Amino acid sequence: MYGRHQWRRRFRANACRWTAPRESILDLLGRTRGHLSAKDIYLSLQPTFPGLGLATVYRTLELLHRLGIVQKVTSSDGQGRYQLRSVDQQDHHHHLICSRCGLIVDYRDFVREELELVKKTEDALAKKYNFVIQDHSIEFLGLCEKCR
Amino acid sequence: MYGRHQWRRRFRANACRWTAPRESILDLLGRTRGHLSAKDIYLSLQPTFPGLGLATVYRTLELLHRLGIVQKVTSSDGQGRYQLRSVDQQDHHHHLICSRCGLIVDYRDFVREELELVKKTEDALAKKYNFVIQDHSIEFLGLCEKCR
DNA sequence: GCTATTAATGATAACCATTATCATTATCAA
DNA sequence: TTGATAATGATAATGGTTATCATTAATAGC
Ligand SMILES: [Mn+2]
Ligand SMILES: [Mn+2]
Ligand SMILES: [Zn+2]
Ligand SMILES: [Zn+2]
Repeated sequence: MYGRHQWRRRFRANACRWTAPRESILDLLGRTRGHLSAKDIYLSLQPTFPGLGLATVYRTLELLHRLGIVQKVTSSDGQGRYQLRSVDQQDHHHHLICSRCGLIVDYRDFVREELELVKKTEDALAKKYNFVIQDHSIEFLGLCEKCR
Repeated sequence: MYGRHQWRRRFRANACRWTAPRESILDLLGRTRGHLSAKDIYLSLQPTFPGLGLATVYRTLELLHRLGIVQKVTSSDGQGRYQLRSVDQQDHHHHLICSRCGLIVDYRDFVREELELVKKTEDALAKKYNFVIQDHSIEFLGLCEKCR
């Protein structure tokens, strides 16, 4: 992944300051596989960073999302969950979500085919509807093993 | 679309009663093109159905969603928005969403190709991850004409 | 290294969509 | 017609997110 220096440079380039809360949140996201809510992050960092405020977690996540560093998924319970976007394209993935318990599974099967179609669709839609397309979301909803 | 009799039969089949609030909400959804929030519906029906409660709107929308009659989109502001699912398959569509103003555009271009891939992916994912897949969501996020 | 500027923070209150509660009403099978 | 109970409406409660504001800390310029 990225190191402190690279993050710092990236923040600098966007006129954003490199601060302790931002570093610790990025660090946590970097060593977590799943999708974390603001509260997850707040609670996880409590022991090592007792002073951290929940509002700062929200602000940081919104910033990271705006910079495209983090991917946001609105989980079925309406809660936002965040995951660091991998640097390499190969890691691009889509989601399989359990509508009962909210489990989010990252899948990478067929993503290549999906992305080909996405690219084609994106171009056509941008032209037809006069949109600047920034991102896409492909999700399958269902019941996981435990919930069915 | 459906008529009262058919809705009534469908409700009956699911052990649900056919009531005035449900009829009026279905009626409104039936003659609306866009994606309505609970409050939109509540306010729209206020003149012709002053007694209607907001909680009932939520309950009805959840029921309609559970029965697959209505499609739910979680808009960028975190608010749920609902649209009647068309009876004929031909009308199946996906969404183009403005991340600034929340505009939702239904698009039907490429949906056939998308659905072919969706079907293939669905089968493989169901097997691999042991999911029962109920639905899918394909969205493109960007900036609309006005917001860019 | 200082210092001034001002972005960022943390505590807290406010917001607001959604859900829970509960007494009352209306549906519908028998 | 009637009894069982699903559904409703008013309202309170919930809970995630955002706004406010005084304080702190990061950065650029000297
Ligand atoms: Mn993911
Ligand atoms: Mn739609
Ligand atoms: Zn589950
Ligand atoms: Zn817009």
